[in-house]
Amino acid sequence: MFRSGLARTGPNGDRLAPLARGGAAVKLATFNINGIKARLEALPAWLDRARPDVVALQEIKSPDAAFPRTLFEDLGWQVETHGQKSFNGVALLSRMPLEDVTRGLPGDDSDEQARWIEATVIGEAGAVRLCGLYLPNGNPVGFDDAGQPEIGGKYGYKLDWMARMRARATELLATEEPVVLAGDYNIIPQAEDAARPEAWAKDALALPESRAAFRRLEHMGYYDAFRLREPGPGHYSFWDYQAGAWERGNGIRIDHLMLSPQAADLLRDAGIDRDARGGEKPSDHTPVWIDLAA
DNA sequence: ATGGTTGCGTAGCAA
Repeated sequence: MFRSGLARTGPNGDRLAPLARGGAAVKLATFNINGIKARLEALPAWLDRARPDVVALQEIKSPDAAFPRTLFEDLGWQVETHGQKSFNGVALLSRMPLEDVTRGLPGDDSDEQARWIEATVIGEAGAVRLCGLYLPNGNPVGFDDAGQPEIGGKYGYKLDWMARMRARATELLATEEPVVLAGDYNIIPQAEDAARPEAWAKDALALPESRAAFRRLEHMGYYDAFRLREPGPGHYSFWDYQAGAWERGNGIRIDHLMLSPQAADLLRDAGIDRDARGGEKPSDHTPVWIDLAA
């Protein structure tokens, strides 16, 4: 694949499309910041260090009116929020023009949780439809006498939400434009995406029904960008604040950028910004990023 | 097995 950092082949071994003008790549990232108020130092510091062009944020835990919009606008970012008081909330920060911004995941008008935002990123050599998502956690899960998860409550909401996401992902695939689905999926796709997979066996993040819903996205043609770059184990994007998970290396990979075939053809590189978890007053997640020719 | 921590908002839930 891209191990050398020099090979330019896509998922099917095809040569990739030409680079954007001047050889520049567009860096898109996803970052669950776990509260914008708590990250007013760490987030700008990471933006300055990592220099992404567009960032999908999750868990801003803020209504739109309380988001520190001007702080980021003064730093040169276009700010689009879809917030909610205390919980959830997603946003997009962009140095490139964003157009056709929409808020909320279609399919259930009664759903008041702020977990989905879309925009078209206007690049020099083309546009990308970017979806920023915060997929429901789904815990706690109840189990019946046969040991099967009870599909109701929070876990039912997670699976229903994933069915709605699949419907929207299907619509976007039909456009045949580059699409990036970036966010906190609250899904550990495979055993090698956890340091202690056995500890997650009955958790909503790793149950077979959760993984099957994630695989459906792959089977319809969305590629896990990080896995195109790095197939091996030991790469995580979340370490719990509790029980010294970070110090013990007890992480999981749950933040993902899924690429439509047209977006996968533009992929140059992908990675996890592990260092962000070790700084001063960090989020419990760390950013995941891709470089696209776009 | 249990408890361990952080954020929001100022109690107790969510993760």
